[in-house]
Amino acid sequence: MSESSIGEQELALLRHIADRGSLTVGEAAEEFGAGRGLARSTVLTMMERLRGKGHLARKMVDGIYRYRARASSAELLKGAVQRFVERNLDGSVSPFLAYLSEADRISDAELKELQEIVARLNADRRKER
Amino acid sequence: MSESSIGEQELALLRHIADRGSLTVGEAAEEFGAGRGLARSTVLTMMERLRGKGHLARKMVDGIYRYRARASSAELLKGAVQRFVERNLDGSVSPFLAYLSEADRISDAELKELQEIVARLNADRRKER
DNA sequence: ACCCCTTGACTACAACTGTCGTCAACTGGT
DNA sequence: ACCAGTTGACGACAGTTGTAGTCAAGGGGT
Repeated sequence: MSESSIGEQELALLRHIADRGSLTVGEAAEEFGAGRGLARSTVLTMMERLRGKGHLARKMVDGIYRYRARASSAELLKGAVQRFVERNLDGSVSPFLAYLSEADRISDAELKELQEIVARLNADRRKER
Repeated sequence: MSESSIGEQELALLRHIADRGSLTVGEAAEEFGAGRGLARSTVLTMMERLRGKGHLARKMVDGIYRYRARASSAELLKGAVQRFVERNLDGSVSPFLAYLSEADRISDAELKELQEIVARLNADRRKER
């Protein structure tokens, strides 16, 4: 069991925790919840659910629990993208490319990054065959 | 009201209908539901929900309703991608690029398409500034 | 007339998500 | 010793999604 899915708000919180390294519920409620108008108990519930799903681990330190994400924010996002592509796009990234192709969606920096990726992928292909 | 969200299965069905042009519940149940082991009533329920959300319209023809999607499959996908990027990636496509950068996720044809998109985006930028 | 199949409209239900309120235990002041 | 704030653990509830069963009405064939 454990693994399973994750909601949008949950993912946002999980990423926040992953980025911060380790947080107590109180800290998370302040940093993450406050800005979104979430009650402390809401944040606690989400964190416990994430823990139940195996995304977070906790450890008692000085009497209070500190939560830590099992994966990095980048990994989490990559996973989310992957699930999205598989589930909604039937594994084809073309629709995503169509979206990308609408200029002004992508920053100059991202475009540059994209170029590098393309170049590298091309190089890899050539090497392989 | 109306608009709102859409689940994965719902989106898949909606796209199927969009692709087919117009379908009756019976046809959708056969074409879409049968392969996934869905009961006719399940398909009907989903279609009515989609109609309630404004994604489908129906018209009585020869005594039975024919459903039609309000948007094209491509538009639907683009919308889904957009929502995904906005909600989960904070509008940044970098994580998606990270995903893409893992070779063998992308086919040769897609890579080619990607190259063209990059080239075109580059051209556009140069022109603008 | 009668039976069968399709269609529509409901009702239902479980899981998952998003949100809380509340209660009990603990910890620090004062 | 006493009050206030923090922390944990539950229980709850509404909305969304996925999935179905059931029932009544209409159409056709025999």
